[in-house]
Amino acid sequence: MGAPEPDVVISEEIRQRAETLRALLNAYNHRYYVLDDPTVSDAEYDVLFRELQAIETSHPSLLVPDSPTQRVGGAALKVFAEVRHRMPMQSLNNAFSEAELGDFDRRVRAGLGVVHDVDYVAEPKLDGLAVSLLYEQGLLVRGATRGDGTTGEDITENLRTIRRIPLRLSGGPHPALLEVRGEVFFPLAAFKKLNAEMEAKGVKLFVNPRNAAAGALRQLDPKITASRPLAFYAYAVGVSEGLGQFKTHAALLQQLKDWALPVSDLIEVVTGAEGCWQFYEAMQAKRAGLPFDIDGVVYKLDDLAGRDELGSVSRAPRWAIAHKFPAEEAETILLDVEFQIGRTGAVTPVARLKPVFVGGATVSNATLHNMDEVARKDVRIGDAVIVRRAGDVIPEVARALIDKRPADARVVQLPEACPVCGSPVAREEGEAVARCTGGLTCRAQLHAGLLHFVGRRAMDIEGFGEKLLIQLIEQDLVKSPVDLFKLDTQRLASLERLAEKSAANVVEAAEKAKSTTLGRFLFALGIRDVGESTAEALARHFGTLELLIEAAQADAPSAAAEKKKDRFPLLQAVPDVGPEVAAQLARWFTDAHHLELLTALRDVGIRWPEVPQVVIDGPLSGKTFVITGTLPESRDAVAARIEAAGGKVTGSVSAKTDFLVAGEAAGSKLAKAEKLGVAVLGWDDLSALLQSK
DNA sequence: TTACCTCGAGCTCA
DNA sequence: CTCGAGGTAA
Repeated sequence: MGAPEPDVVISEEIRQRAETLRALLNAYNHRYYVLDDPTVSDAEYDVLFRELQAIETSHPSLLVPDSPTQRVGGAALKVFAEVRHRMPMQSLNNAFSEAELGDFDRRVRAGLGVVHDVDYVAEPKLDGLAVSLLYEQGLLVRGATRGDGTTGEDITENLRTIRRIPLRLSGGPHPALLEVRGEVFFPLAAFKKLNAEMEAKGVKLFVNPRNAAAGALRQLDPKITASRPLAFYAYAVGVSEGLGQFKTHAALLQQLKDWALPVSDLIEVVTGAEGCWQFYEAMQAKRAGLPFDIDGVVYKLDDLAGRDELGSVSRAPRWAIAHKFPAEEAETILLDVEFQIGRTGAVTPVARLKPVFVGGATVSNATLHNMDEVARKDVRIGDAVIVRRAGDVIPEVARALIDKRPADARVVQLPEACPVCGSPVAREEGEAVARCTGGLTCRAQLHAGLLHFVGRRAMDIEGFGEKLLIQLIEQDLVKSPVDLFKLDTQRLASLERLAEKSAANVVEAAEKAKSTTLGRFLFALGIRDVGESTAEALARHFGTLELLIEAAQADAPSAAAEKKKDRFPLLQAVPDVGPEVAAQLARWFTDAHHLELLTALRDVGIRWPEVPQVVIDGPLSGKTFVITGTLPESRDAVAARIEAAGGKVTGSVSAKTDFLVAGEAAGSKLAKAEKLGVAVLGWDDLSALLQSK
């Protein structure tokens, strides 16, 4: 034991004062940032703030994490930690028209089996970033980005700097655990002010509030985030423990409000599709006058029991929908159409546009997908065209303004020869895509193929970026993926922007990547229709490359004769492999060039654990599992965990099933399991079982 | 598809 | 300081 704690010398008076100051400042904060109705002047606030700061500095033991002084940002981080969402943060399906809104409402009522109108909570859809806030016993303990819905980033320190986010919930009592979900956004006035300051300083401006908010949250140094006046609105609850029962979403939101969480006061309960539509129109009218950007509205079934009944479909709930405002449009000129050659040789027409600012970004490129699309829209080079960009992502050439068509507008023609390698371009009967027949001799295909090969989900070789690969191909240093492993430091160092250090790094990365897994390797090959999960399934099923090749070749000869469905029996035995994928595999593995490539890659030292570890005495050995419903991880990931522990995963529940793993919104499988008396496991039960030895 | 942040490394100029 | 690469978000 060391010296006596300094605490003992702090008088009760000081302790009291600190507590009073915290309570006062928190209350003022709430008035100011949440209710937008300040009760004291900035100067008065400042005086109290400094007093508290002074007390905390001289008596560090009085410093608590929810003190208002703790919003200024602590030490900078090195990286953001990963965070697993206990309950996935789903995305929403979109509706773009009154008809789609009607369809949604009909589906909801059909699902609930009611004919009368149901109530929805209608809310503006803020154009910001979705985040998750975790409160334990009312104290903010963690904040995270949505990420891919399953895994996000821990941005607690950055979120703590947002004044509207309470560090401690007010009122009480509080649930043991409460995950609040909402949107972080940049209020327009603050955004304009920030950009004015940036302009004065002569630094780059942010193009829109959303990006400014995203940028602020991505800062490793929370002090920078603290200097950006971000805002937040809560709109949902994720996981919770001890929250109590709520009948409606509206009641839940009211509770959040009572705990001092900011909830938009534009949110309304509306009735039926008609009520939704009115809300939509009203919001559209208000949109321009709002102090923040919105890109639509969201309707959620108000009745929480009804939500459970409806459940989810492929990572989006059936009980909610986002009704997007029409995509913003702008007129520009189609300068040219270039043809891009993809990894599989697909020839894709790409519109080169006169840059135009639309939907919060400058658009200069847009895919035209394929020639059918070009023909359907009848766009010609030189045309004035309408470009559309919905808040979400991909810009689109909507149509040509035929009235304005210049006399010299050129019809877009599919090139007969590949613009890069000159090989013939072929378009198969009934197919929308045309393909360059050059294979790996085509530099464009090689480039795209290599980029895929070195990708993080494939061979994961760091350092081979787009530009470096172009150089390597141009200089004939790399003609196939094999060559990536044969590069030497000296030769590399002679390239542009690549001196000794980088060259050595790249060589080392290639060396390290030689040790991989069969699944990654198969994915890296870029066989058509074989994505990450199919590659993994093939690896699991066959265990070795040799067995896969054997199966593919054995399946191939009979391909022409029988009915499609009966072809490729060995390949189709793999889960998720149907006739189409099997045909691609059979074709790929009978091509002599491909077999040579495989040999060469193995010769250069690429290896993986040959036989997948068949777990004989794992905790789940001999047990059969079926998975249903929405779990915190993808079905494949859960299956892999079970198999890694020796268990077997099958598709449907029978008397032979030992356990049913049931997630959110489990349906008929759950009913069947209950009928057959099969044990049902929740996610936590399964986790516990996996941990056990 | 675009915009943003971060990092390491290379280049440039004092 | 600038570039390329890698990552994230919508």
